[in-house]
Amino acid sequence: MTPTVGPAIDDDLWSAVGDPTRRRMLDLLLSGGAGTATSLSEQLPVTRQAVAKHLGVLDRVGLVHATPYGREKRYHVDDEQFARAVAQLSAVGATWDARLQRIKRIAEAIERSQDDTDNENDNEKR
Amino acid sequence: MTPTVGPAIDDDLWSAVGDPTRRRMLDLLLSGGAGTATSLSEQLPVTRQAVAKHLGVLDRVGLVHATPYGREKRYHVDDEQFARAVAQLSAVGATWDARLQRIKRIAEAIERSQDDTDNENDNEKR
DNA sequence: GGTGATGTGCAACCAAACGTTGCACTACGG
DNA sequence: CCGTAGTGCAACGTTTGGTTGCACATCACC
Repeated sequence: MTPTVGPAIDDDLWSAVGDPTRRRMLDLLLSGGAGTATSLSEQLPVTRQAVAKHLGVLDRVGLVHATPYGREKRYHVDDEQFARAVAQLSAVGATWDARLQRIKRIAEAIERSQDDTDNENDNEKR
Repeated sequence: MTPTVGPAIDDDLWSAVGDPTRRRMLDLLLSGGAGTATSLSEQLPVTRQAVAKHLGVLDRVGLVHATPYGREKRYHVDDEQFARAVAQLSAVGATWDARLQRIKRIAEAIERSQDDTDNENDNEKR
């Protein structure tokens, strides 16, 4: 019992992707191909240090990794790990969607069979 | 320009769903149909007050709403808003997935055309 | 109708995370 | 060699997830 969500979601990946700034950073890295803390901070409403911290987080969960390049450090997305994150995203989305569909069907069925909206006999409160 | 992510994601919905506890709460509400702060806290590793706060957050973004029922307050998922959240989830997932595919194709093409890995002429640094 | 149990709400407090400013350090360029 | 552009570290403030403690409302039973 208790099937909860099934696909055993990875909380680290989720929280990494849950932050809006990190989401935008991933977006920039994906469209730009690569970027440094400074180059990313120029396209974001936060300072370079904030970006650097976020890059650290993303690096720790393996979503990006860096290659030193002269005096700068270029980050780029790790395709494999990123694909896994996207997969988990859509997995949860699919699960929830399925659950919604089922609930809607049940609701329709109930609504069709009986139509009493509120009171009359209510002693099922636990 | 700057196509970023396109579907204009709703940061509030995202952060609501980004928290693992809230995600599990939504999951419980979906499978159980409804629940109070106390009933949810019994199935979660956090206290009732934490659950109550999360319910407040979810309520403020419209993902759940409550109906007083005697001395208890039963929360249930708002189907419409929840469907919107799921839609945004899969939208971002789809966008990222598409971008990954394109990058992979480009990478393959580059790898095929030229094979020099690093230096020789590099003055495109901005 | 009291009295205890159950359920909720509010306030104070703690810890972690996001963001800032400031400064030190390294590498490139004249 | 000296200035500049890029990074790293540390201190600090604010928000957020979580806790404990207590006050208040409601049901249940005698």
